[in-house]
Amino acid sequence: MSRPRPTLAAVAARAGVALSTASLVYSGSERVAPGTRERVLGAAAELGYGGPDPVARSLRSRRSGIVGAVVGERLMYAFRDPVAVLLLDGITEVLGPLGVGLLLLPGDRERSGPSVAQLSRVPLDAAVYATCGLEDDPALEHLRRRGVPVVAVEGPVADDLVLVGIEDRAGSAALAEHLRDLGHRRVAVVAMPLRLDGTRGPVDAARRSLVHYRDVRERLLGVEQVLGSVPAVEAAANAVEEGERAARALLDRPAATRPTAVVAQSDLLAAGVLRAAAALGLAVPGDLSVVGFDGVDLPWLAPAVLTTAVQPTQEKGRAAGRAAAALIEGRRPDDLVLPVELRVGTTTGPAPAAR
Amino acid sequence: MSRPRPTLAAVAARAGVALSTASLVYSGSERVAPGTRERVLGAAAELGYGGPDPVARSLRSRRSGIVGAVVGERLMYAFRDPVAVLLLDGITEVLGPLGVGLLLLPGDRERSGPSVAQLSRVPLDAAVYATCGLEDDPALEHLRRRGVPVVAVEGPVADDLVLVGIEDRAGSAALAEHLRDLGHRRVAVVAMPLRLDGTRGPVDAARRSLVHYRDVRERLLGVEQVLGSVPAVEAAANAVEEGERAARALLDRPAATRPTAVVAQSDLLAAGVLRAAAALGLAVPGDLSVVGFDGVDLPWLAPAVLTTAVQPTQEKGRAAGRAAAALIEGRRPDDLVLPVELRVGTTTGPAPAAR
DNA sequence: TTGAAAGCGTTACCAG
DNA sequence: CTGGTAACGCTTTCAA
Repeated sequence: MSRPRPTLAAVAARAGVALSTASLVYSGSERVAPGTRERVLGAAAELGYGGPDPVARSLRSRRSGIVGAVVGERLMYAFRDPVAVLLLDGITEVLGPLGVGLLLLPGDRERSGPSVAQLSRVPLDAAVYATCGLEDDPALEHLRRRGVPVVAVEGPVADDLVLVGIEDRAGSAALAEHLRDLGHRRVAVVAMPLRLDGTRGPVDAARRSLVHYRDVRERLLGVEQVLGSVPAVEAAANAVEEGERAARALLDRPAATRPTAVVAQSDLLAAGVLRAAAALGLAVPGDLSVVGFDGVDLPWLAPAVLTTAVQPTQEKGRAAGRAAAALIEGRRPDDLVLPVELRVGTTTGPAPAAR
Repeated sequence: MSRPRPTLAAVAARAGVALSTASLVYSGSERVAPGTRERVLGAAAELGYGGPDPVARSLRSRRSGIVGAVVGERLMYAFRDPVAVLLLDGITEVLGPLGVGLLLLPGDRERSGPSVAQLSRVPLDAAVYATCGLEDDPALEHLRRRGVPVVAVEGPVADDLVLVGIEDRAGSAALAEHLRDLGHRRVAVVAMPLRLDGTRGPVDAARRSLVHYRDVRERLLGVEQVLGSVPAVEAAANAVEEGERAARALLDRPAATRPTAVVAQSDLLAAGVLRAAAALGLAVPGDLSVVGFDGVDLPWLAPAVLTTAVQPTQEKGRAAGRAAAALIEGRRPDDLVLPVELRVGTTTGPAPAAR
């Protein structure tokens, strides 16, 4: 429908300068006479030239200006989690001004990550595992072979991966201590998915050995470090409904055996626990204390203020962005673990028996 | 830190075949002897070759396999809107299996869209204006010059744009009729931002002439078509808090002058209106009826069910994805307007005076 | 079925 | 400051 776009060569010809000179104009070089520059730009305008072709530029400069974000789930699930959104926001905040774009690499129902076929067609300077476990991921193997450096948010420690994480264990331990100090002895955990296979229900040792995510594992360990072994129920997704479902399984029993406190591994799950409590007629924190993790803004919980461990999610994203930028420049940044902070809200109180 | 990646030429040399033959192997051609294929693949494995370089491939094939998603705001704001997320989900659902990736092109605080500098470095086969007005957008001009075809979701009708939209006007009219039939005469509108400049407050004629978004304009017209001119308050963002804020301005007055119904232009804003009503002690629908638009899933509104116009958001995304795919192949798909459906919930009832 | 050669549009280098 | 020329890594005719 349209004839071929003009090339830089055409512009140079029209301006009566060499191709290399015209290129200099677009690379913003100082060493080109103002008159020449104007002539080139004028010719470009006349021809409707839109600037150098990014693909050709990438081929020469060995840099595509694109970082992949491996998301693991379909967007409609992954982005329901404010943590994921804030994380990507932080990444783009850093990468955008550097002229680096973020390419979404979502999984689908079957796969917790992008297909290799999809990955292999895309020019990546680096990849960030944003909301996706990466143990035995075929996509990771492919990236390695391609020589694409990888930033793993909440990922495992590995030689060829840059880790950006938070103090999951310490944060969870602080929450557990808070509950212990309030006199809670029957505490249960509502866990985020250990891996993306749709499993929900009580977590036994076998299931636990399959855990794919650093944050899930560490948050569990943090609680156990303080309270010893506690029963845990896994949610099939990090979502309010799933938290509610898991909490019902935990709470729908006589007061004598019911937990007096629930540690949800995320604020989203905690919101579900609060809904379950309300549905079962349990007062919070009178009958039940609830804590979350993340410190995300859930305005519709008001007037309740969730007791939680606040993580610097956006800063984590920025750090991941900076790490990716460093890798692109050939540097190898250090692993980074950011602190979390205990925030005591209105959803925790003394254990019922202790009142 | 690492020696240069092996190229296809190196693989071919090692396998003792010509470069072009090796290329054939990777393009999945049938016309290569099984033995030869194995030899090439073997050599590739030995060399740790990860497949053809996508950039070089793109240069030859004149196709990058990347579609840009123009988002307009920072992700943390844009993705708070479930409509935006579902839209992108629908797009990736179609594009992913086609081997086409989605690149995020968010704006920042200052700009309602990506900078031209950013845009010009990225290889795009097409762009989708997902959640972003595009009247007098410099980025759009740049895309035109580059010859990048554009799909405009809820965008204006234009010759060089493919429009994918919904029946905004008819949907709003249906909602207005519903309210009119319930006896409401004092109706007010809480509008989504007319453009992204942080403005909030009453909408006058001057402000209204600045409207950037097709859906905002059409939804306003739909209401007026049924009820005539109605007062409208603009929210600074499509978010719950903003809806609440706008509603307070509208509702915090004596019952005699207070609207008996509020038409929010989105479910998110409607949720805010419901919160404001609760805060002001107004019963819904006893004292006030509230309608939204979109039909998004806001589980925390339960047990209330919002009266709203349900749009096929994900299908709209899929349609946008299909349109982009068609444009990449050089076809020019028709504009598409999808239907919306009135859903009567529990937030609307007879006007107080009419009871 | 395989091989040779011609680009794709640009940048980087080296002369002048 | 400007001009020539050689890559960048691959796909795609066209012959053999």
